[in-house]
Amino acid sequence: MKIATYNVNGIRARLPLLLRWLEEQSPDIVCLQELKAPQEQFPVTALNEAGYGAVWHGQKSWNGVAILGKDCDPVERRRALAGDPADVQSRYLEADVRGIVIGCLYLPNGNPAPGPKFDYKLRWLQRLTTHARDLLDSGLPVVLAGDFNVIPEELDVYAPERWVDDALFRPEVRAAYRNLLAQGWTDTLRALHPDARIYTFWKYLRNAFARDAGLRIDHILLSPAAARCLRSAGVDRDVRGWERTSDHAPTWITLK
DNA sequence: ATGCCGTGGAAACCACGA
Repeated sequence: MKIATYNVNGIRARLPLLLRWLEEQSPDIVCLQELKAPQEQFPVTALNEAGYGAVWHGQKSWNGVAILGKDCDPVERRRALAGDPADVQSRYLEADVRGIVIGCLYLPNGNPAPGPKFDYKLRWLQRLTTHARDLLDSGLPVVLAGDFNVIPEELDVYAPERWVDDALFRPEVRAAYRNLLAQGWTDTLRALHPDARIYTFWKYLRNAFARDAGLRIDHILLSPAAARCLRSAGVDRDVRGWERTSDHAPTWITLK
């Protein structure tokens, strides 16, 4: 069972590349972020023809998350986090897929920090942590996957000193991420590769990918019931080098 | 490290990303 997360940075612009990647890697479950498309413009027909069922939560211009299942239809459980009825940004989607609870998330960027966007990010992290506690208490196998917009440690960024004031690396954000993990979640890539520099994002600017000036901000977390089945984890780094690519690369795990 | 690239939407530029 291969489970992946991929911030596509615009699913309409990225569709040919997404279909190529699905064909090559054949992941069983995929979490997508940054659809940047309204609900009715999600390319469900093309994905169905590629063999994937889908649930999605679109939004005009920004955000947007989706969950794909190979040869199956994910069953939606929730499409927002509790705790702020006024929050209209489509950043969380949860579904049952092949006996696993899949939480697909696109955490707010939070820049500039400090400021209202940073405050929204911290509140969103708190709402996620509250919901994650409920998921753990269910005892079900759960995957929390997506673009967390959190650089957990210095090892996860090419030049830590340049990011100390950035909303992705600020102490409050890293502490909130550690606090989430402390509930009992496994950061899969780091668990299996404790000392490796493995990035999931490279800016489009200044030839960042060629210089390997990257960040690790896309994460796949497992509840204890799911972590027992963890076998491997990696990043499809080559996809970042394709023509008309996203600034993120697909990140994945395999479960037995 | 300053938005240099990329996407979307509105309007021939701007918001936003990380």
